[in-house]
Amino acid sequence: MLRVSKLTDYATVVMTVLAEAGTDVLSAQVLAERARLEIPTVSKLLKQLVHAGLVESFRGVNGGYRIGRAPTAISVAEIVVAMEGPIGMTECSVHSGLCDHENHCGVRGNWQRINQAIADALASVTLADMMKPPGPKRPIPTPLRVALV
Amino acid sequence: MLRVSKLTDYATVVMTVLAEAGTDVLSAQVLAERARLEIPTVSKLLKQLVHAGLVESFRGVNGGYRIGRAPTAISVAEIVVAMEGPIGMTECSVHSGLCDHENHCGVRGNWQRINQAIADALASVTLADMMKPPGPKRPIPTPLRVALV
DNA sequence: GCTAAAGTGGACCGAAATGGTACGGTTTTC
DNA sequence: GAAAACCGTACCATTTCGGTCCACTTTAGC
Ligand code: FES
Ligand code: FES
Repeated sequence: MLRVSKLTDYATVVMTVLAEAGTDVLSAQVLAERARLEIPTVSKLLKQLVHAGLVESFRGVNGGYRIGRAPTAISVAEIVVAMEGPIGMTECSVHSGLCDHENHCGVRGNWQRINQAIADALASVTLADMMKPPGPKRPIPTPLRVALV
Repeated sequence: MLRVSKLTDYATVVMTVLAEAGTDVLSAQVLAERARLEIPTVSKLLKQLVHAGLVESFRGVNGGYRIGRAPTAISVAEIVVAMEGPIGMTECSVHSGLCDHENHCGVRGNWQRINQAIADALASVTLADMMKPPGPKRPIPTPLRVALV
């Protein structure tokens, strides 16, 4: 269905909660409460976010998690990459040598272009944007097309 | 990894082969040969493409498949939708009522905006574009960002 | 009509990803 | 030293994905 995993979705939710807390350190527990998620789940995705450097962790009593950067400096693309690895729409296009048909495949290059465009789209939305309520719908300007073909 | 399935990738390959053949009717076998794929696989995805109306099928001896529309009138988005169903980046955002947290979830609306932007990106690339060799890389114009936030 | 070529629908299966959970270990504060 | 909290890893049930197969129907041509 061309989707990100549910974990990734949850990760954005948790990140917004963390962003709202500013520089406060929140434990996995209160994070779970505020995000309305299970603790083990939150815990799991937090680990990945820490690993990616988007979140800082503190151990011991009164430990917890704190956002690693300003919400305006974190893009949705980074969260997606942290959770799912590199963005690539097709198996083949991410690394060469995997697909037998690579040589006679006319579409590989074009998929790579599409990948890039989508990655850029994701990269252009910041965590701060995700915190705001969705604004009034504005039509997508068509210069995007120019970028792809 | 935020990707379309391999079947979808193959579908674009088969579609380009079909597009190159113009109005000729090609059997699943020759389609498989030209696309360098297995017959059952080609057969399977052809079924879905027929169902979606992107390809016409003819039964009986000398039957086969023919492209349903001009390559300029078929978008990558249509192929993706034919193979994987509606484009929705998050499970939650496609249909309401599935997710328990929907009420207190601040990011739902924003994900829907992102979905739309990506769908538009996919819709703006035609099958004809996929047939052409990837052109010189041009930078993606940033008006895209304006469309998202 | 009969037969062979070709598509149609559905079932099936093994492998992998997803999601959720659990547990033992380590770090830090009090 | 005890409790709070994170860390790593492993485990499991379920679903999805990629791929294959087969029994059936349709059509062209002899
Ligand atoms: S490179 Fe694998 S199908 Fe095109
Ligand atoms: S609606 Fe399901 S997590 Fe936001």
